[in-house]
Amino acid sequence: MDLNLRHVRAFVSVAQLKSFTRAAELLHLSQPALTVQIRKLEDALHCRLFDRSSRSVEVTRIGRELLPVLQRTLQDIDAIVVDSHAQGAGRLGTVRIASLPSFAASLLPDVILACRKTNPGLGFVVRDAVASQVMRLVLSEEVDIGITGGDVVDSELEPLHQSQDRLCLVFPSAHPIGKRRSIQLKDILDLPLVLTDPATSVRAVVDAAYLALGRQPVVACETTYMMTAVAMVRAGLGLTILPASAREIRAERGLRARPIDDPAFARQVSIVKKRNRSLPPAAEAFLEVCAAAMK
Amino acid sequence: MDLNLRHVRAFVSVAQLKSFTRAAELLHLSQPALTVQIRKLEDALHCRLFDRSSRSVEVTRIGRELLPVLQRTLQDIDAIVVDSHAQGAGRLGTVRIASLPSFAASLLPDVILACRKTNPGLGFVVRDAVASQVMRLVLSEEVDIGITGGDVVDSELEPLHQSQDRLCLVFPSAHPIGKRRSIQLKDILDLPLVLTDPATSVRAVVDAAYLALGRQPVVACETTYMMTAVAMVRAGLGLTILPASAREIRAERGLRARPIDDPAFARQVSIVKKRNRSLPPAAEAFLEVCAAAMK
DNA sequence: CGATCTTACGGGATTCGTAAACATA
DNA sequence: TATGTTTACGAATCCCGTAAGATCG
Repeated sequence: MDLNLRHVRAFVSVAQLKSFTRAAELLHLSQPALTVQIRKLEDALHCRLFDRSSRSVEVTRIGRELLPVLQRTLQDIDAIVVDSHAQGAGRLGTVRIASLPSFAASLLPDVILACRKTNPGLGFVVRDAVASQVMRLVLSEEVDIGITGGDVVDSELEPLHQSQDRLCLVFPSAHPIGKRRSIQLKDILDLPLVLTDPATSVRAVVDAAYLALGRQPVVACETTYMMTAVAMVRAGLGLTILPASAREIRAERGLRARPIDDPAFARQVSIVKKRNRSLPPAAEAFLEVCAAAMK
Repeated sequence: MDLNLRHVRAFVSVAQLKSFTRAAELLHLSQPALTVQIRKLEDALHCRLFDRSSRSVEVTRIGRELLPVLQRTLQDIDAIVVDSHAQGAGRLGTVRIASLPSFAASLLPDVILACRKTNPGLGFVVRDAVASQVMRLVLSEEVDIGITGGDVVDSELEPLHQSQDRLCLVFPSAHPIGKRRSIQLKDILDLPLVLTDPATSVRAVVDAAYLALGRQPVVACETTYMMTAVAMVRAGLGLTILPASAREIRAERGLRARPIDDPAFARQVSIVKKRNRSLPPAAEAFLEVCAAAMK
């Protein structure tokens, strides 16, 4: 015998229209049914809410005081429902993404732009961080989705999409290696390189490729971020190796980038979420666009 | 298939306890029933609210965002119910009273004090005004209840309680009429009187009593409020006639008051409400105390 | 295997609509 | 009398509890 939103809706309608008959039409209800609903509400509140006469219906003083607050409550509830529908359909909401800086700066802007075109209601939060941080952010649920390189080993992470990202050699435009039709590992075995630190997925790929030939890269300098490495290359410290997706970096003036002709020279890119956690529909929509862009 | 408060309560409980089983106990519900409720809510919102596994229940991000606002809504609703119960029982609320100034200043303070003793939650708003204003305030529903004198003729006003208020002759303590054992109309027929204006109920009674003897009162001065008339009496302009209930006025220094021994010398006091409007329980409680005090 | 959520189903309560009764201007 | 609310009652729906099924650690 407790309060029900149906009762509240009935009350608000009758109070506004001052008529059971008209309120019943508005609610697509028979008028006797409405009478019963109001009676139940009055019973639940232990309050008379209307003074009925055969000619008119007037709201009680208690009812008058209750009306605006109940009206507001209904509005809130209805707003929640509408909002939830939109969120459930992925038309509304924020997508929280953790991404390696290389993707955050290159691929992500285009994906987000495309996403906003199809789903204008979406908001995006991007946290750029190194792979370990990306995974941590996903596991702690500070983000919905993570974009990271290398293999995903944590059993608490579930890959949603994977793709290969070819690695390119980046060198000054005037460098003689630019004359080759095809660049292969053996061509750069002894050239000094500027590489990101060993914790990064690109560096892991490079080290592994060299190791397969029983060699180690000649590291002229080690940096944390790719942008720094690029600056070093332009300064003449050596060459570097970047993922193909890092378009922004490759567009640096005075530098050129060419893919290395070796299937080993690719890093795996994984989009992951926390296992056993459902992806918010907004993130789902993002994932779809993102996966398409990475092909 | 619309949203229901029962669903919301289920959601909040499960979200807080992170367990269907424990939430079901809390809600005095079987656990399968809870599952169904949550499912219906998710259907109604078109949103997944929980990520269930056989070992744990986690709130979805959408659910986490919904939780506080729905919790607040429930609190509001529950507060409304509690408040309504109290108002319906007359333990809470404000009583709006329109009263003739004579009652407002004499009887009303005691009644309100008594009322606050039995119903500490009640608040009181008193508007003191002449009879015509009292009736207007009742009809316009600016007050719940009106206390007025004379007969109530308006068919839109409904008398709730009526009592007689003996009229007293008020005279300076030294006045010779004070020596009489009983004061009757014939004793004052020719004495100059200070009377309130003809629109007041006391004046109507006085005029009618004189008219029954084919006489008219000798009006030394006419005032609107009783307090003014009393001041005039003390100044020696004449005697006046006041209702017995006006204790405050009778307590004036240097004056005495004695009832007039004539059944016609009483004014009728009516407590009225607007016809076809129910009395708020708070006003009902007040009425009870008030009627008892007026006996 | 054990704890937990989900599905299936019968019984009970609630709600609805139709029809008739009731009340008041 | 006419308009509008309330009561009565049968049908449909919803909700609950029990029991069996499914799932994951």
